[in-house]
Amino acid sequence: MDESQVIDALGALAQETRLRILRFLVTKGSDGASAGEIGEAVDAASSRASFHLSTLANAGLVTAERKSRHIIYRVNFDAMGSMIGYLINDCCGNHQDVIACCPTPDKC
Amino acid sequence: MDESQVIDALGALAQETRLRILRFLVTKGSDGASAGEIGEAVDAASSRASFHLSTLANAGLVTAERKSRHIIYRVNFDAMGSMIGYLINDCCGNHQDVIACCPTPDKC
DNA sequence: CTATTATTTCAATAATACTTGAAACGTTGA
DNA sequence: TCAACGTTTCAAGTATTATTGAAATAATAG
Repeated sequence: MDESQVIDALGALAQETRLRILRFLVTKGSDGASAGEIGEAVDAASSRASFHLSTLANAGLVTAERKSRHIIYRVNFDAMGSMIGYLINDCCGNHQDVIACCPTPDKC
Repeated sequence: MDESQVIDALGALAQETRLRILRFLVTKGSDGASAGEIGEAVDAASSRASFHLSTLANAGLVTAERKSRHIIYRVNFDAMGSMIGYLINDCCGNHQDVIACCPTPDKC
């Protein structure tokens, strides 16, 4: 993941509705959720949800798959991991205070 | 670190000049660097560098300390760690594909 | 084929953010 | 105190992004 991809991904997450969408999709795991369900969950009109979902999809953070009338969105955990990995490795040079937060939910 | 703080931090990093500034400051470690040195390093006019530095400082990602005529900026590694920890823990629920990227520079 | 449901696209408006250069501020040395 | 230096603040113009509701597309059931 290069610099401009990371900027796209960070920008995609730096917005209340989209961060909520991502968190909601995380709870759905591999089942994913449709745009309508997502919009309801984050209290957004369908056109707004669609707009933000396409921003997230363009940044590679979610995937979209049509299932009959619905389009199922899922978190792309790989992309999230790549983005976070860039922050930890390339950006912060694996600084101790940064990696200390990794798999320890209590501190972070 | 709560949701709105994370959004501020993500938004602060989602910009080319500011991401470069942060990466430059990481290489400087605890020595830090002055606004002028930073502006030169990232090829930005001093007023632009100052503007972006205050955005980063407001988000808590850098600290500022006056040393005679200069103001020395440093990365706040703790804040970076908190932000990344939020992404890994609260946001991604410690999903395996995400934490896989943690301290392994080769993958991320 | 038509009606229905789910979703996206579009245009207009509003809000936010970036850049630039000039002016103002704070600190230090003479 | 004055002049010089480093830094920040400000205002104006430009660009990007968010929101809304309406219209358009896509898929399916009857």
